[in-house]
Amino acid sequence: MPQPQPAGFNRKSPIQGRAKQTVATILEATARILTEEGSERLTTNHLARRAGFSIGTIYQYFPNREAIVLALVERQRAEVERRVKAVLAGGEDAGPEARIAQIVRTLHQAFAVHRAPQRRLVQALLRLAATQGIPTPPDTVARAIFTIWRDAKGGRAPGESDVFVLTQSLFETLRQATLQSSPLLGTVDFEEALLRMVFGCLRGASQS
Amino acid sequence: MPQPQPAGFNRKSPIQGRAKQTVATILEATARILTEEGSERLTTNHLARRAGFSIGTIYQYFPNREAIVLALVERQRAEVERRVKAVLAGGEDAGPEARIAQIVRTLHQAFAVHRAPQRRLVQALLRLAATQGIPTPPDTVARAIFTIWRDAKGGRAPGESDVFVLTQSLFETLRQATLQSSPLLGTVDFEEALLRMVFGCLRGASQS
Amino acid sequence: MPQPQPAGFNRKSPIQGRAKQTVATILEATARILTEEGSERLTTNHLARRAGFSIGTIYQYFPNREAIVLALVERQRAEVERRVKAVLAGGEDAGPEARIAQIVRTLHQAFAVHRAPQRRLVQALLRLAATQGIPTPPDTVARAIFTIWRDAKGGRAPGESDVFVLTQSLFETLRQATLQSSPLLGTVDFEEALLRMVFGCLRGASQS
Amino acid sequence: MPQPQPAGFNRKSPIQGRAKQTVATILEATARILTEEGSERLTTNHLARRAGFSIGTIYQYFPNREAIVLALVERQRAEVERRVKAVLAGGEDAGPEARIAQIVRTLHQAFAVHRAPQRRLVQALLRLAATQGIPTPPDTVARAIFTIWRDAKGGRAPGESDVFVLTQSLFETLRQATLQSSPLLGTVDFEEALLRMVFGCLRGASQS
DNA sequence: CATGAATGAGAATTCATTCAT
DNA sequence: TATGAATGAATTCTCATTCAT
Repeated sequence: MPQPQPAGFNRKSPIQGRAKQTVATILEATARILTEEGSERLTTNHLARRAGFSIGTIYQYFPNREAIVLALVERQRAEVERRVKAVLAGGEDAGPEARIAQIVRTLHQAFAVHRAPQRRLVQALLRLAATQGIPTPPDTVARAIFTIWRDAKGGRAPGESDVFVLTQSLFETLRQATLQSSPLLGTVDFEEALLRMVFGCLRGASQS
Repeated sequence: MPQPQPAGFNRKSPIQGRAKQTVATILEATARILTEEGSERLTTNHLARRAGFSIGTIYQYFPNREAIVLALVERQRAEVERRVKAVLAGGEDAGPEARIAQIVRTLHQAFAVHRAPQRRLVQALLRLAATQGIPTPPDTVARAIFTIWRDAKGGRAPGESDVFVLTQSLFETLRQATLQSSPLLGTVDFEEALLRMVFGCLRGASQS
Repeated sequence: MPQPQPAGFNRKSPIQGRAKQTVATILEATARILTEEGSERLTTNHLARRAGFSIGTIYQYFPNREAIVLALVERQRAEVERRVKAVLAGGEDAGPEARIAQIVRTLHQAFAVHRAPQRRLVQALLRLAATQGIPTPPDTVARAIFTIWRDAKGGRAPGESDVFVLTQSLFETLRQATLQSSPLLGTVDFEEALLRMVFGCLRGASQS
Repeated sequence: MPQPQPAGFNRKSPIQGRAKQTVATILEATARILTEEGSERLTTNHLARRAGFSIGTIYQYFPNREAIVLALVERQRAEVERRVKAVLAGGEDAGPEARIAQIVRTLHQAFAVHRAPQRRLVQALLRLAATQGIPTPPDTVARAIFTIWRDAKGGRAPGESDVFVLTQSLFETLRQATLQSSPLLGTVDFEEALLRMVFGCLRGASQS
């Protein structure tokens, strides 16, 4: 972010860089409020103050309040997606059960955040997501799981309903455990129960 | 307050009767707004107008806005509970699979409301429930299912995690299908997928 | 308050008796609320509930809310007046200083209520009196004091201003001490300081 | 924020200036309402309208309605304090009686406002002060009077009670005279009676 | 680009009082 | 007389958003 520059040279890039930095600062402040003060204190004015900008600046980067929350949710979602993809990519040589177990473990860990602040953030986002028009979890994970299973075990292709049920059962159970701050979250027991449910869906779907 | 009474005497105390009628009218108006106009129009003033009472009357019967929604949710919840109980009570002679299938079907039907207005109401209530401090679905249904299964098949007792996963997978999948107005809702396919998930949980839990 | 009476005889009296009882109950409930819950909870509806009557009944006996408070203030004022009169009547043979000291002591004791509930009531009434159009303390006490002094010591008659200053200095100092829950209230020190002030007014007035 | 500045530079930061101006306008409007319409018309909406701002602006500068009144009371109180301090500072060479008389005269004049509007404002503020948690008059004035007296006449130090009684007798008598719109207020007679009361307190306190 | 003063529709809630029964 | 359901004007305060500087 150099101030004095060769005149007329590449003026855009540093500015874009600053913009990116500003957006990041705003999102960070949003996360901090959600974490430390609760979603009802997430007003645009308060956010501006905590971010160290004026409200006007906030509106320079986001069209409205909702967009800010959406951006934060998206950031979180992308992080989970990234992790799952990493698992899908790696470990091609492991057995199907092991790979599926790994996927479930990854998701579990993404939700089972233990440090209180981070956890409160995830909770707040999940709660806001319910109110606003926030995209549902993608069925890519469920589809990937079905694919791994079929590639190894064969059986018929899963129907729409199978994918839907698996996606929702997996994500929503984790979501609810998080929202309720369930003590089960993070335990081996819980993960195993989840896994049994997943395998139940798989076996059922391919047999019937 | 005995139910069967000498004819011609079957009249509630007029005062209590009026009050009960008023409460019913208020709840009906609430449902109508949620159904026809959306939850963001559910303001106390607007509700009063649509109910045909003054705002003061609303507050004579409910301590605050939230309580009204809560009452409506409770009404709905009680209805589902009633239906599930009926299933649990009857059909003692059918096989375990049949009985469990019946329970799942009942739940499915409770969520798969087809008449648009009623459906919008259920959606609105589910969405409001997420915001407000509304009780999570009871695990009684999941426990009942496990009991039916074990009574017939034996196996180890389900753990906390098993119950939690089954409860959430079942209710949340239905909840999400409803919220998303999924076209799967109400189809045989969907019900079967649900059922496979349930049996997967049961088999997994009793074996491992 | 006899219930069964010779038929057709003096029907008014028992009814008046009941009315008096009702009014008393209402005032008592008012005092209780002021004492136990604070003046901001003194709403007509709440008062009715605590008095065990319906609001309608309250309005049968008082034209409006203000009148209830006024009646209570009046009751309290009458009590103080009664006590001062008793002092003025008795002790004719004591010296003027002693008699005046007795009057001041009586007033002091009337305000220096030590039992918390009673004290809160006096405070609440004083505060309400400030808001509503409630009569100021009568100057009869000040006049009586001046008379006692002149009868013994001679000097010129007190002017309007002298009476006003003495009345206000005396009552308002006590009022403020009560409102502020001053620890001085009730002490010998405080009473002596008050007395010095009173004698200062008297000496000054008769000399100049 | 230096007071004397190079001419032509004596301008507050435009931003602070606007804010200060707005606050002043709001307080002025508050005073105008209290003066012309009475305290029961001092609602936030009405105030906003009369101030020529939107209601939101009012709340940008004051956290709630009470704070507005408080600010006005404070302004008034500061003015009286300023005047009394000026008297205390000046006239060091005059005799103690003369200086005390000057203090009493200053207070008297502060309360004896003759122009009707200003007077109604003082009344309204005094009345509101009784309702809200507004600070009682400071005992600095009474202490100063005692000090002047003792420096000249000697005698024992005044006790807590002496200070309290003098403070309250002085301020509350003036307050009541103002609230009751007493015709005595502003007369020589009244001031003399006040002065006699004050000297009575002084003499009594130092002797006994 | 940044600022932040100003906006104002609209939300929830209160409570003295009335009046049909 | 007594009741208490119903009234509804009025109040305080919030907060997303705009726009002149």
